[in-house]
Amino acid sequence: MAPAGISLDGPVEEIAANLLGLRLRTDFPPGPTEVVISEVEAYAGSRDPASHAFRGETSRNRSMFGPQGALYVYRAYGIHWCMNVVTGGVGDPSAVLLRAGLPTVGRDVMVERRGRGDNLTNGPGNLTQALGVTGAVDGTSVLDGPVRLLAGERVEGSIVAGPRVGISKAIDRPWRFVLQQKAISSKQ
DNA sequence: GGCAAGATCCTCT
DNA sequence: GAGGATCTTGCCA
Repeated sequence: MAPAGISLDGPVEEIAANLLGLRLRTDFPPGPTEVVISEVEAYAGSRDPASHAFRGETSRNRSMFGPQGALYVYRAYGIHWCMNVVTGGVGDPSAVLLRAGLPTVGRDVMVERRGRGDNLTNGPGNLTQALGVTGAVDGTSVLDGPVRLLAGERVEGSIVAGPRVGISKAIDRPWRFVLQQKAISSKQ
């Protein structure tokens, strides 16, 4: 099961808030990268009209119906990759969209991947690009895969909930969670 | 087979 | 602040 400090059990919105402050590590060439998760959104699968899984399983969202801890990576607007952590387990396609992070390891690698030094991990598409995440890792586990959540010390901060962005359905649910830190500025 | 939608980002004005 | 870029998938005729 999940390592100590990483909980994927319970309501997806609760899990989403619990993911804030955890570290996410990738190890793709040209080097490892790591961020502290600072912004997420919860999607409650078949109970959430805004979720890709609301209308049932398709070839695109199949990973969402996979085991708990699986990565669901999809292409948005034909340009960007966005990644989710599946929380519900088989048959319950709840997932948490990782929207932003704070670079802690491999910042130079992120700059190289992004081709710029600002807005490195500010937004779902930017985050995946900086970490080297693509559809190639769709379906792999964040507990034991090339993209993984690290147990250990959690970065503390106050959690602010608000409405999700970029969606047209169920926009009233305050399932977007942002980690507000005093030590690290929101500006990179 | 064709059309429309989509959990975004960047550049230009 | 606003609009364009870009492409995969699902739905419908």
